[in-house]
Amino acid sequence: MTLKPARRKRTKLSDVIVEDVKRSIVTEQMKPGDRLPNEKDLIDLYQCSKGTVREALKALEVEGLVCTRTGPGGGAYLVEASVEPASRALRNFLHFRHLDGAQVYQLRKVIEVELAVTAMASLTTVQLQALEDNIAFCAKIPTSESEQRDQRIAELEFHNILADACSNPLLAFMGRFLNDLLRDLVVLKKAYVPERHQFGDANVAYHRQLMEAFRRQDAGAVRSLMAEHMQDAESHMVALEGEVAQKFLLDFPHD
Amino acid sequence: MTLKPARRKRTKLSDVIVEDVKRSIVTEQMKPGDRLPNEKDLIDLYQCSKGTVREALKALEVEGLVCTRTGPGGGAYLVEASVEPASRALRNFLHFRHLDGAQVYQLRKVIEVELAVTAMASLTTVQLQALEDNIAFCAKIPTSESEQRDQRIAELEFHNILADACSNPLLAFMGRFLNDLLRDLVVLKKAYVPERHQFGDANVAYHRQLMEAFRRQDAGAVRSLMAEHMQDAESHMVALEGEVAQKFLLDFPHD
DNA sequence: CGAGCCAATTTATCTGGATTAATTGGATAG
DNA sequence: CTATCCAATTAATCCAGATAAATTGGCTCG
Repeated sequence: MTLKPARRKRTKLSDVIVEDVKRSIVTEQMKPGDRLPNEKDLIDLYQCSKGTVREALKALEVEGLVCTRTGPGGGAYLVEASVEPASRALRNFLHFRHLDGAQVYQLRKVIEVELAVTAMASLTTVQLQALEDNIAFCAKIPTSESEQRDQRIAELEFHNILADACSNPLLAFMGRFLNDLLRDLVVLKKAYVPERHQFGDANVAYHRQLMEAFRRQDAGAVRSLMAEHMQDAESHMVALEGEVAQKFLLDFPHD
Repeated sequence: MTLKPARRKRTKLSDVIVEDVKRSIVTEQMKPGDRLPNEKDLIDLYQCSKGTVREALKALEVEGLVCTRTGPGGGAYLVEASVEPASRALRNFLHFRHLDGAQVYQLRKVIEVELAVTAMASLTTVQLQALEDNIAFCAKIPTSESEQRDQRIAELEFHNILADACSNPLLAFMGRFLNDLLRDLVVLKKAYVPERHQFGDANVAYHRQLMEAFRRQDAGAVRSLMAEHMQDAESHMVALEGEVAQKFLLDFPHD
């Protein structure tokens, strides 16, 4: 048998552009907010065609490194480092399409505890205020069913604020990812039953207690409160899923 | 100020193709291993140009849903669901470029424990054998320094096998992701010091004890063994990073 | 001066074809 | 019969330009 001729993979021109931009980011030659050269200039720079530059910018956009706008003064700008695009990309991952609440909570129960304790150490007054505001919004007497629903979803935002405050980017990413995943489960899979809105009161109560523990810098209290909060939330989630499943069975009894 | 005219985003043709393929996956009209129509047929089907089909297939490839091969009989094939592409994409995420061992282990310490306990419940004899083989390879007396290094890296494979055995895809993904991340730290950042290879012996010892606990289906033992194993591994990792940093300081004293 | 229209700028998407590369099966030479 | 080469198939990459859409700033008209 003849040896395979060591496939020399042609390096894509668009990848060269992507790598150059990334290098300029890690070497801090460019900072968030800086504008990249526009299409025409990049074409001149790399001596390539429009499509090639476009492919490079598209790749950078998908990775959440730049955002582009049309119009005069538009173009591609470096965006702040953020964990959001990674979370978005992962949530679209088809392999996760059959996850249920129990599976998400198996992770969330351990992640959120770590997260809360870590975030506590570096919470700024701005972040503490954001947490207070979130609680105020969620605790308000709702004036409509849609607001009620918004409040339920906003409860997750409390945990997102903590994630953003966390000094460990990996933990921050995991926290946000799980929150977003849960939000998808609630919103898209209709795991929301207005009659069970009172569950929200329990969540808000936990959030209030956590706030106090944060202000006291009481890691032990944060740990046990969050653990209890998650345990509670899991029970509600699983119960809701059961009701929703039941409802579907009633809706479509003849499969 | 005039209201913005509710930007109607033109639907991309390539996205339509991508969505169609994804739909055919979730509705199980196509299964892993099935071959997609080739470029020309897709062009005829969607009445579009080469570039458009190409963009769609590229997107599907990046998401790890299809793989393509050239040549007769080649083309785009649906691949088995796997968490690998997601892990690969995430590892390239620039936001994680400054992670250190301690940050990875903060998560790993809790994830691996959950993972091991969950995987234990569904370990097949094939997987148990794979674990045994892995231990045998790692415990062998190395005949060269490169083999020594390979053994050190193979120790992570023990944990990857557990991840693949785990019934919770989210947990499986996290486990593999952290293992791969750690492997990057060891391989790319050269956090490997041959003189410290004896750390591997401790790892193998833990793996052996875990095997016994798996066979006994002793969840309590698995939990405490894995917790101890991770705690130990973290100490070694942090120590190694210190030595490597020291080495770099000596190599490049005049910055 | 102000509201609204228009033109310039710039990206977004698609096109259709050119060239290159990888793979495979069959043809051919020894 | 075997090893080697060649031709057909198919994707990979790139190109150059056409058309559409979004944004902004200036211009016009009342």
